[in-house]
Amino acid sequence: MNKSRNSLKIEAFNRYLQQQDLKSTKQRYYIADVFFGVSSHISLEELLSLSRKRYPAIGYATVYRTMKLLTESGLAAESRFGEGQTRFENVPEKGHHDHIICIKCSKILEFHNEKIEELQAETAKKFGFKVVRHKLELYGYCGDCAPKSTT
Amino acid sequence: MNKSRNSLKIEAFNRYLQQQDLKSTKQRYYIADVFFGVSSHISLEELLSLSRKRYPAIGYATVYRTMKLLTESGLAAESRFGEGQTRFENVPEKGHHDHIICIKCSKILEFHNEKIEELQAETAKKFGFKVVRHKLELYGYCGDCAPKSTT
DNA sequence: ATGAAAATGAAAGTTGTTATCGTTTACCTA
DNA sequence: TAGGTAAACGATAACAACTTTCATTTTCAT
Repeated sequence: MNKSRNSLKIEAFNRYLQQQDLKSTKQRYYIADVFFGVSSHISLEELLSLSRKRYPAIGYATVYRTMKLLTESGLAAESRFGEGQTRFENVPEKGHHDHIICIKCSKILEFHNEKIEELQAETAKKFGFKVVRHKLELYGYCGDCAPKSTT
Repeated sequence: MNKSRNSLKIEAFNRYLQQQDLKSTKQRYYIADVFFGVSSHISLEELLSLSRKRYPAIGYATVYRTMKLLTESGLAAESRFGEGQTRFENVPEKGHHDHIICIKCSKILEFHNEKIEELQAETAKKFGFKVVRHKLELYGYCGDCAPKSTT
């Protein structure tokens, strides 16, 4: 019962491909399946190497293009923390969330705070802005990495 | 009375250079002066071309290195909105602020909301995190660019 | 003024992303 | 089920932004 966990998302992806008159290929299937199977925030390189375990001939460009499709379909979301490469995460059905990142061990947690969202919208309104999306990232030390976890 | 506006920051920069046993050069002076003189969110390319108006021989690498120093000294801050290049902004004496960006015309406004900051710290605490910095960016449409500013 | 250490500018090297191109594959139609 | 065509593939070239290298120039404490 390993496959069934992602099957709903895979189906959604296939539906998207059909809608857009795109083709279902083995590569797309394996990449999507790998992606849906990992917990979070994976880079293209990582995705490529995991996908190749299932289908060795996959090329970087295909992973790149497939992730673009997944992002367009709304099933994946890009995130760029600090520097380096773009990472991708599953878009949770539950809705939007923000990130809290440990600057020591790079642990990434997700959270959602409705009150903050409200204040954001409110603040934007003051400037005559209509917010369509936002990015909130908290950087700091997690419990394990705190500089002084004094008694 | 044009120069005096930046002189405090220039002095702070020179102080930083001394502290670090680094040298004061014409290039560093002109780049810093140009940077402190612009309102906000300038890219390296822009900074290079402005600096060259005052000192034509300046090279890209020097601007790059000088901005790195200014960032390390705490007088400048990097910001990466959406894609493309890193931009730099003056670090305001008033303290931290966040950004609200128009996705149509790229206008960038700054704001600060104490309540949001508090909620962030509070949220982080729940996860055992100690926040040292954060990034909050609101993307949307400004008053001028709103899709439908209906009556 | 002098010389050691640091800074500079030009250009090469990196890194991560995107486009190109000839070959292969999916999938509609008969 | 075979055939044709548009789409997708993989390899690799091209790009863009950033960073480093290196020979030469400059700063600054004698």
